[in-house]
Amino acid sequence: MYVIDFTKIKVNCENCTLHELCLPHGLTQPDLQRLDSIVDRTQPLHKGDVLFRPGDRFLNLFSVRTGCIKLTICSNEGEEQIIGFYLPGEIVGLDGIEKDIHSCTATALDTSSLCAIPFTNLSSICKEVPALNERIFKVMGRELSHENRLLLTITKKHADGRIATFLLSLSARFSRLGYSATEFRLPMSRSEIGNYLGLTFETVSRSMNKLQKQGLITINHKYITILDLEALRQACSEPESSNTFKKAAS
Amino acid sequence: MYVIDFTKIKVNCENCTLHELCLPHGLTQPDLQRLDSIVDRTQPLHKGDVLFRPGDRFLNLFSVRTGCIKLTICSNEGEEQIIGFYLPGEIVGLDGIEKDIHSCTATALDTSSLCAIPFTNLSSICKEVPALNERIFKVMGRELSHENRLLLTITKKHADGRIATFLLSLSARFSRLGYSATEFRLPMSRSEIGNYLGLTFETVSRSMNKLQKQGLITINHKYITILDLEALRQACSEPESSNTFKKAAS
DNA sequence: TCATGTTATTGATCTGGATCAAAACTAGGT
DNA sequence: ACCTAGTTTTGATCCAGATCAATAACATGA
Repeated sequence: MYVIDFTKIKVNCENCTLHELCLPHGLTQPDLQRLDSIVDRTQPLHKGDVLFRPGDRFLNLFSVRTGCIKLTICSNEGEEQIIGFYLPGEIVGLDGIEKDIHSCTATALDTSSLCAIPFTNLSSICKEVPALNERIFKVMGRELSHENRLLLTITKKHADGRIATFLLSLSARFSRLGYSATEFRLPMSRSEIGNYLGLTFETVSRSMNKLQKQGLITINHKYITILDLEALRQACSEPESSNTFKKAAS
Repeated sequence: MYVIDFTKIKVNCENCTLHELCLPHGLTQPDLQRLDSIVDRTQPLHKGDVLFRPGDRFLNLFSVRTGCIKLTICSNEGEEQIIGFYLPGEIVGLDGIEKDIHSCTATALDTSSLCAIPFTNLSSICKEVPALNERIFKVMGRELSHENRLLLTITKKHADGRIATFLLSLSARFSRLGYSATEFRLPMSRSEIGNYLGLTFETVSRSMNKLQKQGLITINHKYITILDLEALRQACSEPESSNTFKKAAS
């Protein structure tokens, strides 16, 4: 048994394996060091720990270093909707920019370590480092288009297509991180997947099993193996398991 | 018969009736004049005219002065999803920030006039006017939380609740513009409302008629009168037209 | 090791809204 | 005023996924 010392995994942005995915992307070395000087490597969160909740003052942007964070909004009636899952290199906390107060809840799905970037300091650096300012714009832009695609997925695709789309999105992101694109562990429960995609957990379970029966994936609890990436891509857009034959004009 | 000269309606940001809702919000007078100097009051668009489409270079942010603009994304399969409807004072074009190329289509729903704000110029002013830079962050933040709420509405509410939520959102926005909160004209078709809310136009029609029968609104073609704002607010969250009585323990 | 709570699978049934269909209405153009 | 194309309403039917229900598998800790 061994203990990972998270405070040592990343000592600065420059030699961080994630820096090309994270905020530093595209910065010159001196700019990068300025950014680095304000970054605070926080204590790791454990599964279920809350990073911020609605009403909390917006103090930091957080960059995920390890683990996975889910972001949720809550309706007036107390229903929760998961807005996104954040993997290493991705930025959480943008929901606080609008009103200087967070409107979402961020919760760790696994043991997760983060870099906290105090926003006031970040803003002052931005005034002198246009590239960083622009980088934040791009990150927000990416967040917007992520939500656009999610909306499209939810309103236009059936259960199987939503699941396939979701798995492919994870695959691409794991792959960018240097992990396998075809074998990975789902950091979230069936019920969280369902909430995110506008389905019940029973439907998630059934759709995943259906993809397995079709030979596109293998499911082993939280572990997924994608057997046929191309077929999975097609499954994203298929109208429905088309056993709807149309007779040729007789 | 008379012709409105749109080039004269607004000569500068300072005396524009929308300036408190639009980008200038919170700027001091000299800053406002700098912004004003780059704003280009474009020719009005007519119904159906396209402002930009996917693949177009991202050159401008647009602020709606009159009329209404719809923003849509298109899936690989060619299905369209409406992301938002933009009324006067609201900003269109943020979808281009991520990749310097637009990912959405912006289309006029009515005769609409806009202010075009060249983004390169805007960026350079931002370097010297932190308040403006911050303002753009806030506008993007607002856009993000708008999509969050839309997602929540679509995944957690039934048809009637979605329609009620939609009408109330329009009501609030018209009211902010100084128009009536209870009587307004819908700038979009039933089928566009349905697309936006993840419903078919038949369901939109039925749900609206249901709200009318319940005495919450009056429908006259595109003209809506809200008869009971409070009841409409409740309709947003109701589980469903609850004729589900529960017996008291007998 | 077993008890306990959580999460996942699987089956049976129900239903809100989609789909199909047709009529009624509206608006633009000639 | 009429024609034509698009939009909205209304009705009848159908189905994907929700809901209800029960079991199975797993993780955690005593």
